[in-house]
Amino acid sequence: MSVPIRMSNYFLRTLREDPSDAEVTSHRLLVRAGYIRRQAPGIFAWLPLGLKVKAKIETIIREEMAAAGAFEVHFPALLPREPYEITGRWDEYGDGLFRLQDRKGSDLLLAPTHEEVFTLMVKDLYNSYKDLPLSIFQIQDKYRDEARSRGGLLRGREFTMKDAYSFDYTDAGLDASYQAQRDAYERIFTRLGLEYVVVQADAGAMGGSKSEEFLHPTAVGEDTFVRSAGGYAANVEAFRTLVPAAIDFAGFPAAAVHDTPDTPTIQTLVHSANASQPRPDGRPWAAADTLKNVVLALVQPDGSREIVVIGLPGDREVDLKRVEVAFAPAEVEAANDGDFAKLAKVPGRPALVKGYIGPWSADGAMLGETSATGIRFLVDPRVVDGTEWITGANEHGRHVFGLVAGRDFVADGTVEAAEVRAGDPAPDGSGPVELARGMEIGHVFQLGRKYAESLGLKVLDENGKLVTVTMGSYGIGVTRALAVIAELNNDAKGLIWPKALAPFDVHVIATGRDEIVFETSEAVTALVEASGRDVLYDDRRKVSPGVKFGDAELIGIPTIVIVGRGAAEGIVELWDRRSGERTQVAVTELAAHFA
RNA sequence: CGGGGCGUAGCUCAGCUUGGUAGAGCGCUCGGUUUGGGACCGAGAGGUCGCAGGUUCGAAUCCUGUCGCCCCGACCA
Repeated sequence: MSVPIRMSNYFLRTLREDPSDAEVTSHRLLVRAGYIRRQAPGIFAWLPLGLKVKAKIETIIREEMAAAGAFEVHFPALLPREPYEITGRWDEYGDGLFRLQDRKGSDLLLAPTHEEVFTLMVKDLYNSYKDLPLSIFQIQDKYRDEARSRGGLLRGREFTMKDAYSFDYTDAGLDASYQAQRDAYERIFTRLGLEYVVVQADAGAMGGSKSEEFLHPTAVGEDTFVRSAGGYAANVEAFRTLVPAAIDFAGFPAAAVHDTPDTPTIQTLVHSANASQPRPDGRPWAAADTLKNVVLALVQPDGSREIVVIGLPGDREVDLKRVEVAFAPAEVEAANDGDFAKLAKVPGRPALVKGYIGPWSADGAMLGETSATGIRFLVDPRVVDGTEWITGANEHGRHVFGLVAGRDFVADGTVEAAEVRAGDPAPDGSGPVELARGMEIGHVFQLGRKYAESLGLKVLDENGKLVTVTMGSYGIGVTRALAVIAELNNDAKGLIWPKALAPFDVHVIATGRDEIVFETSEAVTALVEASGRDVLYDDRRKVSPGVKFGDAELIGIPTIVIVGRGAAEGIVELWDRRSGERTQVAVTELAAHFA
């Protein structure tokens, strides 16, 4: 049985005022209530109260990992360079990696994630398909030198993560291991009281095939995702445009070039078109009738720079995050004057006319790898064959009208570059999507054979043949989840923990100075402890009731017992932190309440 | 990396415009009075005003540089 903690000597100091460096609610309250203290930007120390909550979250995770058949291990945070050198991540992680050297000058790193060493450990110990499937996990601190940490625990440079890895030798096995982890995640987040949306995620630089994120919908979230009433959900970066059917353009009128002076922007172009070239059927031209050609520069990891033009409906902006994903690992920048100048100087290539760029000219194709310019030209998936566009004629002050895709120009391919908007149709036909903000609290990932291949993890299969193992990787941000839970469970007075996660089950407050109050409090504390609950007992003499009430509300233990003016009659008060409801209870009946 | 804000006591801040020997509230220590919503009285401890240089008889205050922190954006399995 545990021993009740007495506040008179507990390692705890609450702050009367909000810390000046905290703005996000969870950060503010966790610091103020004495759960954490900042050490450096994005790096926090854990005080007893904070550790207790963190441990409760970890216990839930451990129970569900065990239920999913995963075994717990523990790797160091400090690791040698070599495994990360082999997989290329020593370089790929760039500035995001904390690197250091030992006295001999050997390179080490503080692990941002542990795929490499888990893979090597399995390689070390296992050789046969009979050993698989295997799922192992750890709860360990991760280190990422974020360009900007924010929101206290929401994005730190040191944070606690549960990372699990699965090992199979067949694709079907990976599917099953992945599903087992995914199911465990659903149970974990449900037990944590965290609402979540499972969204399709971009596989990105991890190089895997299937990936889903668990996002908690919240305004403080950093991800934008879409969802439809019909059940589709995806991170905007993974959203795929519903491609409309091609249109039969036989009999469409020929494209025609018109003077459109002073129309470098879509807005001015639409205005000019309506004024001087009204549509035959009388409908006004809209931005969506124009094809906007955006010039971007792709910077490859080796530093080389390529110009690419993206054609998209004029009413859509380019979403830089989506473009980054589309062109990964290259970085994407808006083309600068230098890029344009270079284009103009290449002999034999017509210069693009800024503001009047288009895929077509009277002299032939202007965009595309087989065109006069040789510039790569990708279009939005909505630009299907038979769609008609107003777009730049590659002459200053002139645009071409009725330019038909598939007849007058052909792109090198399509690209998911355009912004996603509320009301866009979901790709699976489940209806229009809405946009929402979410915080990533979990990520499940089919890595495939990428790591096993580069690190040489193979086993002998039933036929005695060496096969490369296929892997999954599964993460939960433990400290981030704690912050999100705090973000969700509070009021103007302080934190309000769910019963399953509170640092203590019951907070006993002695108010008043009569000895009977303290005697009764001791008895109540013992009684509640005897029921198997942890008690935080505010036994401070000389501290006024107002301070104790305020601290209790700030700390946020769900059930508070006030021992005070009714003590002499054997009456105490039960105070529910969440509802604020207070009820008088005789001490003799208290045991029944905590049965 | 770009934009904005801020560095003065353990915490939250004032003082800076207009230079003149460092302030408040809370917290902390001691004594006393108080005890159901952040009490009161008295006595204390606690600060190289982020750092460096400059101007000046004199700098928290003015000037230059520098370091750091927070927020927004970029970035970020």
